[in-house]
Amino acid sequence: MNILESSNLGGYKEVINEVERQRALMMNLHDLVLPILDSHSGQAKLVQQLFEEVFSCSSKIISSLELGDSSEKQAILTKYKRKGGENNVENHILLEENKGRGNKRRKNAKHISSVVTQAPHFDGYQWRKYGQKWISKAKHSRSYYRCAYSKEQGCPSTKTVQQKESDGNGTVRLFDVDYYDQHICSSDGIVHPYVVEATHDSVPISSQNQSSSSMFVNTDAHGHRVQDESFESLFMVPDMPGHLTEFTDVEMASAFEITSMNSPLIPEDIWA
DNA sequence: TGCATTTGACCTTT
DNA sequence: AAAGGTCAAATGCA
Repeated sequence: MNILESSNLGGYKEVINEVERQRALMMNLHDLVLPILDSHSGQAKLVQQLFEEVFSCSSKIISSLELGDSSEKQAILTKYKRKGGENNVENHILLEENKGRGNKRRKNAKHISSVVTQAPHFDGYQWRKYGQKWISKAKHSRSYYRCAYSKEQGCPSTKTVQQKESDGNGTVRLFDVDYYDQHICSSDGIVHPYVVEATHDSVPISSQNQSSSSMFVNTDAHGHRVQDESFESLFMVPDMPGHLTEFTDVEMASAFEITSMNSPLIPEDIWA
């Protein structure tokens, strides 16, 4: 049965979640594939263009579904209320949304998606860290982030990032990223693009809503192209406001660290 | 000096 | 009571 045609309350939500998960997986794939290619080759440009189109498509799908989702849910809520609904529909929705998830409490926060990634910070949004906790029995601490526009625009979106325990081969560091509550901040409020060009071996995506023409172009405040060997410059636009940067240099290095590129400057226990 | 991050304390939920 | 989430004072940095 077509999920969009069903009256199932979770229908739109599931589709949105899946599309968002798809986006996150595409980001991972992007980060893995691009470094392999010669950044100046036509092949790399073609791959880059394909990624841009995929992201553009998923953005449109999410936008459409979010509109449909909110209006649909509102209509169903109204319908239940008119019926007198002794059952609390909103609670029912919340219960449905929390079903099948092992998370402990999250005050009124709706779990959106979970992602396992090497690049927990390049998800297209700007975040501000507001806490860090050691979780019992976990090897690594969990960091808590909220949308950088939570204050300005009241965006409720938050996420948690926790490094996964090593699978034993030690080649790649993976992070569990959980997202809560949809962003309501407008893209106009986000300074784009916080995306940089791959100078040689990595091309991270960090902006979800950027226009295709601006993707992966790294320029300075005067529009000049910038190429810098330093790690920070590889992943941060030079004039990026400090309050919108998310990870420290060490965390960034850790997130992208691959065994063959290990730097002795990065302490092993930074996440421990 | 202002802003972001860190971190211990407090709050909420199970 | 324990565990996880959030707050807010302290700290660090530009």
